[in-house]
Amino acid sequence: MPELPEVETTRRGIEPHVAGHTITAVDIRNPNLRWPVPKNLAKKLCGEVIERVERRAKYLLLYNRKGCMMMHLGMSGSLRLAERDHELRKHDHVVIEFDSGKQLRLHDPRRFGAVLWTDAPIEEHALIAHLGPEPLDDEFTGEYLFESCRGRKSTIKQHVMNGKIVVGVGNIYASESLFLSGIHPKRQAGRISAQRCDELVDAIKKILAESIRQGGTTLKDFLRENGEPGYFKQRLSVYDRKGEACPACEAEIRQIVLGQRSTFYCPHCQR
DNA sequence: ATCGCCTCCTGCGCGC
DNA sequence: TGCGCGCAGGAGGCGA
Repeated sequence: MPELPEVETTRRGIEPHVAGHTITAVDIRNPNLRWPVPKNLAKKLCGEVIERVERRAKYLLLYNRKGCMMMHLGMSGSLRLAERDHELRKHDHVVIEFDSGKQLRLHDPRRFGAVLWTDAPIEEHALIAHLGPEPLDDEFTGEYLFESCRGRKSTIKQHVMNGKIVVGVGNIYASESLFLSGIHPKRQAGRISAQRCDELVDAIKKILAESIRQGGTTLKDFLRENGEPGYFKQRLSVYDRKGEACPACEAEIRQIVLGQRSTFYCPHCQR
């Protein structure tokens, strides 16, 4: 159930094993992901070198000279590197084999993930074209967030989770960033001051960067490409901590639902 | 344009 | 122990 830090951790993990290597085989074991895995994927990939592995939002982008394979991990997806003769697991839906003998395996029990192919410039792809800025890029500023909030009726939490505003801030890090910046998750986006937008943007950048440093958050089943968990879970202040004491003031952390998503906050620290 | 709700799917933990 | 229920890290698509 990866958010940006988990996807970036995966990107960094697979890149050295994938970039510069030639794909020798593609096995689509189950094409029924969020969208059907394209039937011609093997034709586009086999015999070609993956030149680089990039990330835009939560999409992993594997480029060869003909175009780009886009992968999304959805809620339950993960990529694992394994030796060719290593036994496949249930829910290993797409297996990509390299000349090194290593396989890149997309494991995704809920199948909300995706594997797609595009020949066109990636920024023109329908799933990418209308996305907001990367949260860790310099163009994501407090001023930008403040402007994006003008006139918005939705809650600030749903606003920062909206990919058209800013990408990569998922359910865990939205709660955590709002805690760190002292903003109540239910506050209307349009009613937040410019200064507090600055603080929220700082918090988002800080939390995401620190989580990437820790290899992401393993809540229950996210594992990185080498099978290791991420270590940011122990750094979470409020997420999944209903009833526990706030690390800042000892008040009891509350859980509410916003936009069908669980939301955690401290009723004393967040206004 | 914006917002809120539904949906896709499997697995797990909980209460009875 | 078994069963039914609710919930889970995403996000496109729909109708209002």
